Amino acid sequence: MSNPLTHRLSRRERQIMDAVYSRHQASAAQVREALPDPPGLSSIRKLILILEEKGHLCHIQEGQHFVYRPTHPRQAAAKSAMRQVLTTFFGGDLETAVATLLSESETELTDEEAARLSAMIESAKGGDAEGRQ
Amino acid sequence: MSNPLTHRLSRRERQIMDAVYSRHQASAAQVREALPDPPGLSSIRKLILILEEKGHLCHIQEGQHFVYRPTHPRQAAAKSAMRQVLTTFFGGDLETAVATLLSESETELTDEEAARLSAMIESAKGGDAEGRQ
DNA sequence: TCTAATGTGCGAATATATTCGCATGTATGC
DNA sequence: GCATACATGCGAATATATTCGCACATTAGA
Repeated sequence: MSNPLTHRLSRRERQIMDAVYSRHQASAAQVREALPDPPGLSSIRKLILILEEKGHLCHIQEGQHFVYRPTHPRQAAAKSAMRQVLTTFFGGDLETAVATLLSESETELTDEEAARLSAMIESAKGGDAEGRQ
Repeated sequence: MSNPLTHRLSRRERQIMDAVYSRHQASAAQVREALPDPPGLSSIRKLILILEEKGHLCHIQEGQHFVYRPTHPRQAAAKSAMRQVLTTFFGGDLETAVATLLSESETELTDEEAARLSAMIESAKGGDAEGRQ
């Protein structure tokens, strides 16, 4: 809805962007490995080229081959993606969203992480404790 | 990656599914209102029909028109979407993901919500991460 | 230098998605 | 009963995405 970057992408383009974001950066071959029902390398490169033209990816030469990176910073994209999920699937309900996130985790929290999260929750707490649900 | 349901959808199909999930259910006209650069109603219905054929949507008659609902329960889809974001953009890093989620919220937390979240974090620590939902 | 190996660029075929127009059905009011 | 308003269903045109094959550049080693 609100994320023009993601919402204009086609199926394959989105898969490629996900693969690159997931690895921070990736070569064409690495992208291919990450894709379901991967097409030939030519096809991957073509899509990558299109994504570069559209401004979603850029490349740097690394040794003999190119390595591709997202143009849009990972952190910003993460925020967008999170907001999108929060809106679409949780109707903005932060509590349920966090609960789901916690239940989805495969790793457990360390004491330090838990403490930092609790601090964050404290500061996210509004001033008025009344009149709102 | 891991979510075959979402990952096979085309751009418009995904937009429509998002719109329906966001509203829990929707008529063709409501879907249209929710779409960016909305095409005609005929087009919307065609896409919806395809999504029904693919098994992603079903409809019930409500008064004079159809209302469409996701076949896959919203809660399960929410989990999938969350897992997807966690993996792709946070590399499974739960703390950063939760922090981002908290920072994305437009509303502040009530004392009660904060208390419940803290409790969830406590139980996600070391033990199993059983939220509610 | 020559050859093989590896990588990118791009045109063009093919598949898929997207759009619309029109046929059809049903309820409502005259 | 009949016309109007509004809904769905579907065929077919169009646009877009996806794929591949082949040309070309560069590097490494014989």
